[in-house]
Amino acid sequence: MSQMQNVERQLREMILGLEIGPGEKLTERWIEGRFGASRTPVRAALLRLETEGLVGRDGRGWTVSPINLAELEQIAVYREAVEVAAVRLTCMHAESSAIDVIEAMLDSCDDNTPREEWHRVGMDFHIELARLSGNEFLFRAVRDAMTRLSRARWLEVRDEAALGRAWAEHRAILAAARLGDADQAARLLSAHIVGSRDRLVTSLANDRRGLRARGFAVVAA
Amino acid sequence: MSQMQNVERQLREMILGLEIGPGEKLTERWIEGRFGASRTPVRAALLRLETEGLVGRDGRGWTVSPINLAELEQIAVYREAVEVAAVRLTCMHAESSAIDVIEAMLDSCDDNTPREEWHRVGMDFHIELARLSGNEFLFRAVRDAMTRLSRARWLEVRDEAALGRAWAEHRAILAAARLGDADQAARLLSAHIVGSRDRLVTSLANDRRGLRARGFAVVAA
DNA sequence: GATACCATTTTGGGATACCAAACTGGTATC
DNA sequence: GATACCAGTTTGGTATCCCAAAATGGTATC
Repeated sequence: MSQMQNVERQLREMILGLEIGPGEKLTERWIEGRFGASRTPVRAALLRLETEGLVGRDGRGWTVSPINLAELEQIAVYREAVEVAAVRLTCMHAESSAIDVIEAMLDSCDDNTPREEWHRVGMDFHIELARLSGNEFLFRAVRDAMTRLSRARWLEVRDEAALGRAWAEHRAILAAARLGDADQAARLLSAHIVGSRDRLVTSLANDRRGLRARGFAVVAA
Repeated sequence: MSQMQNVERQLREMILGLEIGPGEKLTERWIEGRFGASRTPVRAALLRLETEGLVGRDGRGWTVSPINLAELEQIAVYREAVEVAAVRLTCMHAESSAIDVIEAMLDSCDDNTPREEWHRVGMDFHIELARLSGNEFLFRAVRDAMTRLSRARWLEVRDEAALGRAWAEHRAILAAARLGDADQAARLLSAHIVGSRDRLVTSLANDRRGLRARGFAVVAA
């Protein structure tokens, strides 16, 4: 694998894993030293991550994008538009076996599964469902939106009950998709996204002080 | 302005203006010489344009993205999802004066207006309408989709009648938005996009031979 | 004439050198 | 003590150099 992809992947993981906090300044030279690459691949990686919204310009320099509550709400609206469109397409032509694969992903999580894995599967559910639409642009839109949301979801305080409810909603959406009931699937997915947004925003707004204390930049809505 | 932005802007204009044909190979060294910049800004520009879908990798090298009929159809579906969502938001809270600004854009085109300007205003109509939604992600999605479509629209054979029909549809959408009739605006916009796609795909499919003869790579649906 | 093969050139990926602008820390001044 | 100012350092932007891999083109072979 090329150095550029290497730096990009590792830096992305550090940002998404909150090993580098939202709002932190980045210097090309620090990244260079940290990953043992020269500035050429570092710059390429930063340019890529900028388009993903994970880093941004701060005057002349680079900054890990802060977590922005207003942005999270806007992403939820965007997600709703593209995911609902995608699931409608999926209902029209997806094969049951493809739905089974996604259902198996959900099944793979149980009481022993680490929280991080639940987090990942919860995102992949939406991404893979969008992939089944067969529309590359809807798929990418969902994938990119989930990437932008993923740090916030990491911070979210999720109780067991909320997690169970989310999984039940996921299964209900799959059931509707399996029957080809586009309206029902759209309705359920839409409600799921709105509910998910509400819980997320509430959780983060309540915990904003704590997050700031941990050194994370959190911008108000 | 920095060299990077300069190279990016000029190269984008050349690609969108078909001064460099779809499917043509690009070398970093050629761009370097063409714009009098060194490879660093050239590479940054290429990375950016890659995320816009205007250039792509061809093995190790770079290629101006060919015009892909299947992709155009997928973009239309994507556009429909995000533009309809945006216009619904716009109906909920946009001020009449903001609608007036867009209407004025439409008015600015008359019989003496060059074709290129009609083309640009036709795109800006959709972009500015999406901007009024206030949702940054829906806005960017529309803007990026229009960018990807713009080369194809340039090639499209548009008769006067079709252009007039499109403008009438634009005005009808604005009228609905002004009244805050979200359902009606959504319906009209959706029909407009579908009709626009049909005309575009038909036109390009019929003219594919001619386009290839002019040296443009056009990929079948 | 087609093809396999090799020398040469070209090209993108990476590393490094240089510069001007921005930042930093300390100092003199009021 | 606050502030204006200046030297030194850091940093991103750019240019340039090096390299291995890929493309190229000519040639020998069948």
